[in-house]
Amino acid sequence: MDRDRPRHRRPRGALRGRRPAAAERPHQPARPQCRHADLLRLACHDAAAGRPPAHRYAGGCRADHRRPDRVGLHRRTGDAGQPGRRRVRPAVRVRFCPSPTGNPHVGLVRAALFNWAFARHHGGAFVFRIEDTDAARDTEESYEQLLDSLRWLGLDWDEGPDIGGPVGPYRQSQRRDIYDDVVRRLLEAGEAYESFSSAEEIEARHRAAGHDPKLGYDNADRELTAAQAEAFRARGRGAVVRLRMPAEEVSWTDLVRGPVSFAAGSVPDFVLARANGDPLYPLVNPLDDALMGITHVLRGEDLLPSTPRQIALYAALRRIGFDASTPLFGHLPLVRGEGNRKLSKRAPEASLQLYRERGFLPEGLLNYLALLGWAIADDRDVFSMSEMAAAFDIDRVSSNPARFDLQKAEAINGSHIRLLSVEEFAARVTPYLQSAGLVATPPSDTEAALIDGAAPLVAERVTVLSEAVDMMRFLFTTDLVVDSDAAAKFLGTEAGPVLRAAVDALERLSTWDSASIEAALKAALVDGLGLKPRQAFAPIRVAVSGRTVSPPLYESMDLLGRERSIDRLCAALG
RNA sequence: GGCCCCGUCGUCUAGCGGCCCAGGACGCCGCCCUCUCAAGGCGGUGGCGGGGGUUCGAAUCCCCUCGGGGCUACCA
Repeated sequence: MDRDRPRHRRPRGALRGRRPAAAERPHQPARPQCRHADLLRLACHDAAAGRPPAHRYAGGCRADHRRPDRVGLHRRTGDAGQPGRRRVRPAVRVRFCPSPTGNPHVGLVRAALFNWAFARHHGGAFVFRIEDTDAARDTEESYEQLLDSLRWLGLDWDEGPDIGGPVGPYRQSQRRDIYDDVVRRLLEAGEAYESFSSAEEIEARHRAAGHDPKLGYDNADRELTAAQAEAFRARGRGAVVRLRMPAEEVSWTDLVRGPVSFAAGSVPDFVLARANGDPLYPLVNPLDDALMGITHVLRGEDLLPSTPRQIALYAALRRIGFDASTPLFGHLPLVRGEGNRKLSKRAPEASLQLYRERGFLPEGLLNYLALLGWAIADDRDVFSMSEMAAAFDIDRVSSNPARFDLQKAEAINGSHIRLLSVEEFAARVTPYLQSAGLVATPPSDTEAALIDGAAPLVAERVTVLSEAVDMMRFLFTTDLVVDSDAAAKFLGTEAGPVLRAAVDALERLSTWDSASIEAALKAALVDGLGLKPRQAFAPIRVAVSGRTVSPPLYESMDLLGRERSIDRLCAALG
């Protein structure tokens, strides 16, 4: 074992042209010679046929291409080898490949965001693929939610299930024939083998040998003879297909973490397909990455232990004739919830829908999520997505897990709300007012005028749009419900004289605008009754808005109108 | 248990051997502004897990240790 090999920590700056001399890093994994082959072949097929090939792995072309000069940074492919048909394919191809189970969660969104930013930064392609190979868990509803969520967030994709693309289909449930074929070829080549052991049998063997029963598959079926396999089959035993893992250490230079390696023998032969033939994630994920020309895989750290298996699969694919270049991997830090645990998909605070309903702006949520592992600068953390795309650098992504902090998320969102123009804020808050049943769809002219008038007052006092709805409710509701705590505190008997004086003053007003209201109220209550402003205005505010917290009082009354304002004061008088 | 990853204010981070008796943000505390709540402005609180080494010099490099986390399915 080489003790000098850098471990655990990437040499800082290693990916930015400050690599240590070769002699100092004896066991750096070999970098893939070329990650463009698929793209180029794709370009050729494309150009020749004018449409995507049905099976991309069936052919090949002799494209000339350069080796990228920097890890993590593909510049461009060469031309496709056809004079007059020069096509420059994006050198960077990344993907977002959720499985449609349950509601989209923030961990997923974060992964999508980083891939999107990486693609946009490098002028590459962002591919959206659906990994629906588990019929028992996948739902069409979840699939729709995924599309809807990404659209809402504004993370636009270049190829995907809804828009197609040159290497589709982009739903794995529609690629079954490809998987079946690859499994067959892997089996024929001896790269994979049939494994008859059941989980119980594997555990029993570990127990018998005095090992921990949780050790996992023991490669017991590796060298089964044809006769032995036949005997199993004769007894009606089904077999999963497993990939034969190499005997060597598997290592790679992680885009986020630097050198990572798994000792030889530490990863058991893994299952590519179920006994009933269903292909599984460990096969379809890397296979489709290969077939779709994915150059960089940015995903959660929870998938890091599966990387050696994927690297092994890529090698096996190459040995059976695929032009499959291993992508570069970058494992993003986990998003944690309360406590130190990974944010569970089922945790309520993980649900994207929740933040949407709460009134997060997509750009605000995204900005906060970006902060979970990345910083645009040391003195700034509010930025737009286009700024992020321009500045994003995978080498500057932190490898520490990050806790989702709702308070900070809302603070960042509040900053984005304040960045909106008044018109934009009004437009964004309107759907929330509509779903609260406060205004019509579309809003009436009167309602629209109230929204526009309240927008500048409300925008600077809220961090999420749902708060704005609560703050604007009094303007639209016909029967105001006064908050009981507020009423108890400010609308007691001692409020009577204050309210009466206010009504008197306001009724005498000839013009109804905030300046006149302010002058009248101050004259009547502060000068007239000798009250402190706090005492004077609290009952009025509660009577008019129903709450102790509201937009500025005079402006609020101006918007509400003379009649409704005075009616509410009278109502509070009882 | 095994394999792997990670350790800078409460939280998210900046830091890539001297610019750092560690900077920013959120939070928290105080003040200013003020009709409430915010926003905004100003100020404050608070951290390199521990121990060894390398070096003239370590938050930064190495080792050990402690702690946290992930994975360990015929889910993805």
